[in-house]
Amino acid sequence: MKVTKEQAQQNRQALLEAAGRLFKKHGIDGIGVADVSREAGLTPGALYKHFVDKQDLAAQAFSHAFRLGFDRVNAPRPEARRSIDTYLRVYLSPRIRDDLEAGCPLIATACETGRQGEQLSQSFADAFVEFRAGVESVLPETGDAAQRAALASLFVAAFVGANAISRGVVKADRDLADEVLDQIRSVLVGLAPSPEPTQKAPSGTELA
Amino acid sequence: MKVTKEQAQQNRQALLEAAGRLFKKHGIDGIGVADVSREAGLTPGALYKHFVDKQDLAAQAFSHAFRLGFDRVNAPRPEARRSIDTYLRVYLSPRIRDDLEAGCPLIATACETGRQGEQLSQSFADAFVEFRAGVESVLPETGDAAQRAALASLFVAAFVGANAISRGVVKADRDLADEVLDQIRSVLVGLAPSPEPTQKAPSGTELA
DNA sequence: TGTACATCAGTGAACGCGCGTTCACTGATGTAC
DNA sequence: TGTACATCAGTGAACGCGCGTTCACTGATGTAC
Repeated sequence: MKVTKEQAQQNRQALLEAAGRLFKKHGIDGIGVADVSREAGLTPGALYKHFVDKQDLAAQAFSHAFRLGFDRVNAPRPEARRSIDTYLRVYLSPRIRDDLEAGCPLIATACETGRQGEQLSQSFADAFVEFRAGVESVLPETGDAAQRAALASLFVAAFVGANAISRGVVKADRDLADEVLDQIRSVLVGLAPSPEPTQKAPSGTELA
Repeated sequence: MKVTKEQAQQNRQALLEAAGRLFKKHGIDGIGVADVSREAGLTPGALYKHFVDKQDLAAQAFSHAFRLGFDRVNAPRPEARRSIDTYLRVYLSPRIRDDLEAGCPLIATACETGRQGEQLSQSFADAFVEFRAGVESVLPETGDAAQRAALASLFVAAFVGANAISRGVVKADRDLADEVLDQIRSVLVGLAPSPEPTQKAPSGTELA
């Protein structure tokens, strides 16, 4: 049956959010459109009234989830800018490793993007550039601009790689999985010492 | 028809090598057992006389490919030890990013290991520990042992993350993909300066 | 405001396809005598 | 050494299953008059 325009928009949002959560958790190839539409309270047929195919859904869900998380951190209170320590605490923790659903789609989806289509690659590239700029903006202002940008790229790659490795070994050796995260965090802390190391960073700050 | 014991062993090796190549190239979930057995010149039924299931094949093929590559680099000529620059040149290059089939299964498979079973996780963990030790052994001997081990973990994570990101964005923006590799290489070079920077590293040295 | 009807979001069964795995069968191998 | 036969690596068709996608149909919505 037909449905209110407003209801249709809500359904579309529900599909985007269900897809964002499930794709982060199980991977794009790890979950079916039937599961996504069921999670959103709809049937597969409805999904294809909103998105041309699964790739389209994945790309739009990725952008949607990234924007939500990124804006939640950056836009509302630019005065309480998160520090690099917050990034390290959030993205190199067993919690994110064990529950990628809760985290940034960039970290969760990075590894499988290369096997998807160009549409998702574009969404991913846009998000990467924005995320890297966010990291760069909280790095100490030492060295020239090119060096800071390069360091930011390393940080993002370290987040992605550390989570991939930690997730890869955790089923066989949980201690090793935790150790890797700790090691990488400790090295990165040394690369970007807080400008005012005596000032206490606000704890509990959540990131995208 | 039955076949010589020796022939059966050769067929088993052919299956392991075909699986190693195809799993690195397309991912474990991206290629079927029919393709693997065809690449080895056999039929799917034969594959199941050698391996209990696809997971078993994946884990054994991973270990096989890693051992071959690792020993080819380390065992034969310990006097011509590869330098950290060689690692950086090999694992942070467009060539490896575009042709993961040619590279180390650790880099190629890291990202999807978390979604596979415990058997592959164990193979992956063993390989990671060994690979990390290989990196650590060519790092300059500054700082204490724990710091060197941590730095080695960061290097491996950077290899994995840089390739994942570069592969993720390359379909949309090849320049960005190359830039990320260059940036990360430049930062890592700074973290591990060669002990004798004037000595020319032997070019063309291949790694696992 | 009331009525007739075109629109279209959503349904859910069905489609074709490729997957991992199984199994009855084949026939050369390699062993027992 | 020669012969009879049990073994078993390999074949290839078949199985059940879940996938992404399609489509004829439904019926409330929202518009035209």
